Amino acid sequence: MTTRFDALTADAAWQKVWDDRQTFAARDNSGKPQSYVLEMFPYPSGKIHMGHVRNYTMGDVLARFRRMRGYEVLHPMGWDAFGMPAENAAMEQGVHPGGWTRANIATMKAQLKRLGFALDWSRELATCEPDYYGHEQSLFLDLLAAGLVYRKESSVNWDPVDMTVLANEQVIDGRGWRSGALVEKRKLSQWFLRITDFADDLLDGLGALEHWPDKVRLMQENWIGKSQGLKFRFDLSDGETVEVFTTRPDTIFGASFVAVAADHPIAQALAATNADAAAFIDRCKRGGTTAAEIETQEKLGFDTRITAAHPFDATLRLPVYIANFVLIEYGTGAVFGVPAHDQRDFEFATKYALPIRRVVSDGDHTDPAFDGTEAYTGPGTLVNSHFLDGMDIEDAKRAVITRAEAGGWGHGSTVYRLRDWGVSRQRYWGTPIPIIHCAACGAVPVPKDQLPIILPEDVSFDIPGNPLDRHPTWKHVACPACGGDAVRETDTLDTFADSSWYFIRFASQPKDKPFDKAVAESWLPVGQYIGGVEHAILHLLYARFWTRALKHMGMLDIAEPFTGLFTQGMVTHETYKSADGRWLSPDEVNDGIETATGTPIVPGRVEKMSKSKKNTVDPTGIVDRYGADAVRWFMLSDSPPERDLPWSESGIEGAWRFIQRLWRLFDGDAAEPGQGGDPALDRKLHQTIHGIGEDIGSLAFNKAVAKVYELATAIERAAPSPSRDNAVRDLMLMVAPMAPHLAEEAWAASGQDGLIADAPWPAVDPTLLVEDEVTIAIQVNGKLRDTLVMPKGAARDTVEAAALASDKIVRLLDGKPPRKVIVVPDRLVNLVA
RNA sequence: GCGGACGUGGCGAAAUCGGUAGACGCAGCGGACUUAAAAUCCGCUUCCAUCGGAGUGCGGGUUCGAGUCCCGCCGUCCGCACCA
Repeated sequence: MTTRFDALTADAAWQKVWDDRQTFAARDNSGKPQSYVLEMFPYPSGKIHMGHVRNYTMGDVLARFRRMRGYEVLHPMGWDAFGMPAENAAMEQGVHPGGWTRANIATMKAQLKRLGFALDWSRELATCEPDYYGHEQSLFLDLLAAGLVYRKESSVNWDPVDMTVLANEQVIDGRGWRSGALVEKRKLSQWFLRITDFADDLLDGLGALEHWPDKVRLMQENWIGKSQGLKFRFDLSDGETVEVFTTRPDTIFGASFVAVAADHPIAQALAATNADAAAFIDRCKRGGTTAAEIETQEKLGFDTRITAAHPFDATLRLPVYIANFVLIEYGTGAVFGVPAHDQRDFEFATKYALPIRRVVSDGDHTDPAFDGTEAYTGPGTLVNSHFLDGMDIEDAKRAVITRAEAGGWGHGSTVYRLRDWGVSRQRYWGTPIPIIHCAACGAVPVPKDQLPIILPEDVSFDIPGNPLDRHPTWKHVACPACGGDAVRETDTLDTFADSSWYFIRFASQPKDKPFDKAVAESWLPVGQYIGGVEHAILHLLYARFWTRALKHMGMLDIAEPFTGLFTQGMVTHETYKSADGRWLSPDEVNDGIETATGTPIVPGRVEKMSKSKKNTVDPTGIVDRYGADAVRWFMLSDSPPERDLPWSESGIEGAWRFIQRLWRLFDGDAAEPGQGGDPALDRKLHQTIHGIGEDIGSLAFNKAVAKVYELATAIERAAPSPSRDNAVRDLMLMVAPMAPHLAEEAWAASGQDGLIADAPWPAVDPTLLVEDEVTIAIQVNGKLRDTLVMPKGAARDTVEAAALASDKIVRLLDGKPPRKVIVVPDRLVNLVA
């Protein structure tokens, strides 16, 4: 009768058909409504992992679904191909970063193709190729011309062994993550992008991103970190001034000291003549930066012997300290301390016996002597504050700012946590920054007709440092301005620059420019972007900035790059450790025993798949064993997509069994043609079509999968009829986005024309969505006691009478009439006894 | 410390508007088919129990009615972190 679904043969056959026919190539002017579905492009690290499979399966289901709904869908794939791992591989294995990267791309591309994703491979791009990064260089020059790029001396983490700059995340306990060398702070000239120019706009724009997770919007909001307050100057006893920033100008009469950061000019100046000050500053810099260290670190200060005049009473002199808890990067790098109303200031004042003066009443206390054990930061009324007395905090803030502005010693000010984006990296495997340094002309942009500046291939990684910098010839060029001897910039761009505009290049990729404005705008913004939450801040913020910068320059009129964002959960797997603490792979364990040694194991938590915990599962072997559709099905089943998905052998086998079950249903023999309708099945079918459409549209794939199971069961149990044949055919269409190979095979086998990938989504008959009979719950005092089947829309009286007539209810009410009756039409009757 | 999310059977989960808690899947148990096994199909499967009762982390509250709303706790996970 029926055969088994031979996934391996079917997968290859249909993938070839899609390829040959260019089924998923997006046409720029098809006349259909356009839809852009994008998953975050992968870094070509070697092989794809289950996280990729899950991510791309979700995007694929949506892309295929939208095609069936009549959209021209752009669903591209590419490679975030620059980055450190390629250089590490070069150092460790003696391979060239380019060769390593391109080989990985080939491997991973084959793996993605094996899963049958509906991708437009004609638009594939890799950021490490000159036909991508050359255009990025051009955009960098545009940003430079628009005043959005500048060069500044900046302090960086320098690894003296590897001779390179490290990102903050690469510094672990003050040491380089590779070399283990103590990291030094070095001043280097670096290129910066003016992301802070757009801080307010990036913040305001979040409000309109209603299809983003709240969590991500909040993370970006906190990252931008807007604070409003007052910047003002203190006159100092040495004739200088110091500017401070505060969000609590209302507490100014509670000030008892001024504190500056160790790197503040005042501190640096003092250190030049005062050895104790210099020693203190050194000590501050040695302080750890881990969470625990900051938590327990004592507030330390160094009294400069300088005093500051209180702006409202020059006879009041505040001591000026250098303090370890003041950050040079934030605000002005200097603060005034109000111990009674700021916890850090409180700790500092307690240690150095400085006055602690109450200026905000907590409702119970108003006297200046503050006797709490911690600072009071709650709401209240101003006290002991001259002209502010009696005001609430907000009024007092405004009053102080008004006086400061009138007196010319301060002004209302907004401060951001967000810093400008430093994009210089002292690395080889990145986009060369298109600048030439000339002794006479300074930093000169490379003329656009000389782009791309191509990375030299003949480089070595046998000694530390930047191979571009020590290349014998590459950097030596003539100055484009004066023709004299000059050198190229040897830094490359942060790889986050590459991913800040790749989605635009996917939409439009002319040879002679980064993108065509009209074509790009026809596809953008990305309607649905899917990726890991680890990119919630940096990548997504940089891409939003880049889009705004392009708009600012008139190059692309798009407000936001991604209007819909979905952050999917991770794929997890159980972990095990041997009795002596080695991580064990789950297949080294059998029934609580380590197979190799026969000793009991220690089960760990279910955690994200990672090589170090030995709990990864390689997709390749799984796909070869179960076929692409079973893997895709498992990725969509059970767990909601935003939550973690626990990998299990029984889970993938269950998916495989269901694929076979669908095949038996699709391939069933039609010996008994059947006659007449099956209204119940018709109704179930249309409710399912409607429900699955809603579920896929809202990315609730686990719910869509459950509905497929239900409908499959209903069809299996239905007698042969045209309704049943119709339901089988529509079920093929509904599983086509999720299990496309099976669906194509079944579609062809059942004699349908064309590809199911090109077929339209089945239409819903709205009249079939409503049941004609409903089950009504009968409650007594809110507790379910009986149920009742009634025609839909039955009158209240009828329902009430039927409920009261129920044997069970009669018994429970014991002859007494209910005190109150609540009837919810078509749902329930609640009798209050 | 600040901010956020989450907490439902043995497990993954569903319940979209405050209206029958546990759909669907996994695992398990029983049965059919088979010489046998696998596969497949059918049934059972929140807990305690005889009627019946209890039950969505814990304690309160609002309501005819709470997994869902409010208040207070506890726990887990995530992000940021001396941000003035």
